[in-house]
Amino acid sequence: MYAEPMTQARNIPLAGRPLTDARASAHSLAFAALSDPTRLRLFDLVRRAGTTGVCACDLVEPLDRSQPTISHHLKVLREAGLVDSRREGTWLWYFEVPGCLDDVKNFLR
Amino acid sequence: MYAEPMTQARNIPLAGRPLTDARASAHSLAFAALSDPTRLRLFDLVRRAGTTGVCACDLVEPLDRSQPTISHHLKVLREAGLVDSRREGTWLWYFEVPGCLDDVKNFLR
DNA sequence: TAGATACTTAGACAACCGTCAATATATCTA
DNA sequence: TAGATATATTGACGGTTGTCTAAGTATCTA
Repeated sequence: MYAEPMTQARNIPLAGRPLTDARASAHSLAFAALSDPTRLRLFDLVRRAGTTGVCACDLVEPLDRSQPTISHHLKVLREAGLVDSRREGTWLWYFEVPGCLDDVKNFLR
Repeated sequence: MYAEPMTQARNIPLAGRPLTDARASAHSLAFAALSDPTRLRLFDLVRRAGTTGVCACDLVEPLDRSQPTISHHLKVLREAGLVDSRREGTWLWYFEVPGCLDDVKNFLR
C-alpha cells in the first residue's frame, strides 16, 4: 500500500503572508521595465544624471540604438513610473523619479 | 543662423561610470526572471519557505496554474540563479539561493 | 511663416513568452 | 518488475517585445 493519497502532502508553513496578485503585478511591472539590457543601461544613464537629468539627445549615441528605439524605451520607463521628463525648448530632459524603486527594494529585502 | 549643429550639444557629465553591457545583461536576466506576476509570486513562496524549502507539489494549487507551467517557471528561476532544488524521493524541494539578489540590490541602491 | 532640429508615433517583422494538454522521465513500493 | 505518484519536456497557440524605417508633431529662430 502507498504512503498517502499524496495531494498537498508536504504543507510546510510559510513565513508571513504570501504576495498578493495585485502587489505581484505592480512589482513585476517595474521589474519588466528593467528586464532589457539596453533599457537598463538607459535607466542607469538617467539615474547618474541626478536631479538635473539628461537630454534625450545625449542618450542615443552611447547606447548604439536608433533614436526611435531610445524614445520607445524612455516611454516604457516613464509608464513604469521610473523616469519623468521636463521640456526645455525643443529638448526633453529625463530624470529619475525620486523613490521610484522604494517598493521593489523593500520587496527584495 | 541657428545656435549650433546640435549633435551631442547638452553633454552634462555623469556621476561614476555607466553600466557596462555585460553587467546590464547579467542584471536584466535577474529582472526578467521577476518580470512575470505568477513567477514573482512563485519566487515569493519559495523565499518564504526559508532554508528548508518548499515541495514543488505545494506550489501548483496556490498559483492556479497547470503543473507544467509551474515547472517551467521554476526552471526560469533556477536558470537565473534565484532558486535551486534538492531531491527527496519523488519530491523536489525548492529553496532560494542565498545571496542571489545581492548584485541587483546593490545596483538598485 | 518657413526651415531646421528634437522627439514621438505608426507600421512592420522576427523573436520571445506564458500557457496548456499530452507525453516522457524519475523514483518509490509492493 | 509493474503500477503509482511527482516532476520535466514537447509541441502548439496567441500575445507581447525590441528593433527599424518612414512619417508625423513640437518648438525654436530668422
